[in-house]
Amino acid sequence: MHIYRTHNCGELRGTDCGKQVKLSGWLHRKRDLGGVMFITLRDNYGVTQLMAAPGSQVYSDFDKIRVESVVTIEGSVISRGTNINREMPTGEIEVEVNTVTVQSAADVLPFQVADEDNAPETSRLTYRFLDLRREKLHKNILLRAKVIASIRRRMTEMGFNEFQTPILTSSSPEGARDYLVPSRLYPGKFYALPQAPQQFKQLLMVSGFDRYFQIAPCFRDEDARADRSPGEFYQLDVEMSFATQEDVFAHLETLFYGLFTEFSSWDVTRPQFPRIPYEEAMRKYGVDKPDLRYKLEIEDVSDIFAASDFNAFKSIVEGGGVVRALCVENVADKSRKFLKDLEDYSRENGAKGLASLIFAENECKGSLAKPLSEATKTALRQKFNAPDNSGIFIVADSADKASVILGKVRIRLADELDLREKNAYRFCWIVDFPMFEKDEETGATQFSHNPFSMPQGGMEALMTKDPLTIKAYQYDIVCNGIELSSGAIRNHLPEIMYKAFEIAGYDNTVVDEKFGGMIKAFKFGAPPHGGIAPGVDRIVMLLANEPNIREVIAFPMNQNAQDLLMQAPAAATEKQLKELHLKITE
RNA sequence: GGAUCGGUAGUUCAGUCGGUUUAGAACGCCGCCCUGUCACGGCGGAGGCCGCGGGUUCGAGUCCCGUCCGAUCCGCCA
Repeated sequence: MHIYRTHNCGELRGTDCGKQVKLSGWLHRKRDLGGVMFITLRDNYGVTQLMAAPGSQVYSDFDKIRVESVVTIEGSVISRGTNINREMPTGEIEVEVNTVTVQSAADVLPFQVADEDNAPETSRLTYRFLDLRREKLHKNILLRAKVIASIRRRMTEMGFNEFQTPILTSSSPEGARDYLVPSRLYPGKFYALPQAPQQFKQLLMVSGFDRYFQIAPCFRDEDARADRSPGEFYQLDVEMSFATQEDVFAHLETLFYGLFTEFSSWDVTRPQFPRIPYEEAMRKYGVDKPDLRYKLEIEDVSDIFAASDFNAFKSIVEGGGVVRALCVENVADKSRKFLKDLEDYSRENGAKGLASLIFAENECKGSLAKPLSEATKTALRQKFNAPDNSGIFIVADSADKASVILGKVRIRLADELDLREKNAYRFCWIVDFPMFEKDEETGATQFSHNPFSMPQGGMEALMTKDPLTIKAYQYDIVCNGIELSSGAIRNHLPEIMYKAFEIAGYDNTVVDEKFGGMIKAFKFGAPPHGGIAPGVDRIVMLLANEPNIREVIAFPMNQNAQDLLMQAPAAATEKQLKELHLKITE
């Protein structure tokens, strides 16, 4: 007999009755009834009930063993008779224990493992190995493993090859703050951890590998959010040669539809996913990552107010501003506080105010009920085809601000009124991002996304058009209001690259310096190529239906980028510092 | 860097308008009882610098100021 186990803890069934078995695992719970004791034993595979018979040696043995200790037991499988537990896969049987051996005793726990109570996050991170034993987190991490295995299989089946790229590399010129690693051999010089393997994957395309993917670690020294782990995260990094934007979309839609239907019973957007131009997304939803589980689209009502005698808004339209609005149902019975909170929220987000018009059954309420003429109210109501008890919320401002503010109101209304479609993953592509934008402070033209994207219209567009009107082959994929990734068809032509940088205010030497490796490669025959890099952590978050990214990462850092279990970051020794030619100041 | 919310037993929380003796409950821990439990049940016990520092007050867990810690958001994230 194996020294630890003949079966795992999720395995035994009624048909195993009579067998002598050995099990190993964690002591999950004890139920001591005085004469007889029931113990549940847990491992990765499940839970099995053990029974210590009245007056037996093992009864007093178990009495002394604390929960979460690791034990090996030997005993015989017996039927539970009339006491079958239908909730447990192993519920038909129990193991009558003959001997129990403690492999490792557990101290008193800082929080309960068997109870999924909400232990404080700090303790959960400090004792992450205990938290990972708990059912929910354990399942999430196993889900992550399965999702990644499925991604690898699906990508390989679609003809992609998996590559590894360097972790110690050079600092990338734009984007997030880098993590630097001091060089021992070269005093004063540093490696940087990659923010993404962007240039390497493009170089692999130039090397003729045609289709690349990698579950790639990415390192960015930026502050955390609920859906953004500080320090490091994983991307499904993808790149394709001789591919158009539509080719990238088709492959990713196949992947995402397959992946999400494999791991969830929720309804998933069928390919093709909707494609929404950036400008339209900003106008209709006020964000570039719309949650399509609810409609609530923002409409422009400038013309209605231009034709009205309501001077406050009329003058804004005449001054070049806009009036925009959204219409939401079933708000007539909401309290005054509801409206006030919504207006305060708008002001916090930069609005001068949030006007409202509410169509209760017999009367019109809201801040615009009195000042507006009947004709204007009717026009607004017709615009939205607004039913009884619905309300229209209105912002008058510049075109940029009005929709953005209403976009926030839109999300808040969805939260408060529970408007989101249940059990659904709603995907879309956001396309046609602008190539350049104006810096709010300096007025200078700068890249709005990344400098690697191909401008739509190519060189001709760069030479002839107003840079601020040029769009890029740059796209995002969004699911349920979460941005999973940006991607682009890349600029593989050095002369267009130089020109694009010139427009953004950099001369050729800057390009040669910053992107030396890549620009050199592009001068020796580069295929047109493009790709994308969806966040693996966020994909698992969506599939596990978790609101926080730490729930799908085995060993996450806290919000302040500390690893409470491993005590990182930590001080370096004098010897280490000396070897690295570093001196700590202050 | 900024904003909001929070910090009371190992853990989750309650603690009223600032005033009733010794700051409570549940889970956990320790002890006793209990022969069919499924989060077993019952009885008893230990466990608290009410995050820390200052202030207001006859009196502060409660109010004020500062500070530290945590979560969430803004900035930041090519």
